[in-house]
Amino acid sequence: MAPGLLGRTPTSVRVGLDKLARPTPAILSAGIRGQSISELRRHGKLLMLRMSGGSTWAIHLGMTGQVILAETRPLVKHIHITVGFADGGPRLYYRDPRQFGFMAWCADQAALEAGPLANMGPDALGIPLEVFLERLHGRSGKLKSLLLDQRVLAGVGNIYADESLHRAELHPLARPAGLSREQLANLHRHLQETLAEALARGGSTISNFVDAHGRPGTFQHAHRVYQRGGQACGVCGREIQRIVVAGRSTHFCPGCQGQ
DNA sequence: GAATACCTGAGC
DNA sequence: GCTCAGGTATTC
Repeated sequence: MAPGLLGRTPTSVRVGLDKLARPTPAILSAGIRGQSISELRRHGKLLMLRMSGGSTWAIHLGMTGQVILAETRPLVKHIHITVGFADGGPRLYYRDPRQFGFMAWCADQAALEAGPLANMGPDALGIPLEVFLERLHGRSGKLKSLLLDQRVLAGVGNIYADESLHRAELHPLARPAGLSREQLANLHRHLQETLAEALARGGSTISNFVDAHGRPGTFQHAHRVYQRGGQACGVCGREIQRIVVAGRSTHFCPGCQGQ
């Protein structure tokens, strides 16, 4: 997104679905208009566009959110927010069929930290081993739940939680207290490798996902367990199981991951 | 910490 | 017409 947005100044904001704009469509619109985008950042699943006036335009894609930069309105359903720019160039179209994402305007760092970033743990990508261990230390929850909890660490969703647990040969229901430092360090290493590989391959396209250029990812071909319940594990041949943990589908191999 | 709600589309 | 998909807030 950065090449298409840096240095540009929003001049018009049209919100078609009020609940996606925070705190309100009027405040979002007034906040970002007239400021140029000076920097793009990411923390966990939150995108942050730093504006020249010091405020932040935060974007969370939820599950099916998509930012489209185009000269004309794409011929697709579910475009809920349109942003036009001073240069008259490509407009930003925010599309989100399931409406789980949002855009927020935060006046300053304090508002950002009290709002979209509130309670968010350190970013999962590149988190130092010692910080990772410290975040899990003393937690009583199941590994799967902890990996999904953005307060523990930010950026891991259902796919990468399952995939990294399989690579680390750890059962999703295992708890940190029952594991050695070595096992947790192994999880840290495999989480890093899984996220890095997925990024290198443009992410995982199960149904909707495309990147900022509209291109699908290819990491879904490397998935070992995610949505492979009933199939044979490619490593040991045992049948991959599907259970529900923290209200989410959880896939694991009883051979590689124990029990 | 578990259950539920939000939301639409794909698949059956 | 039903089930499942999931990021997050809320509720108990």
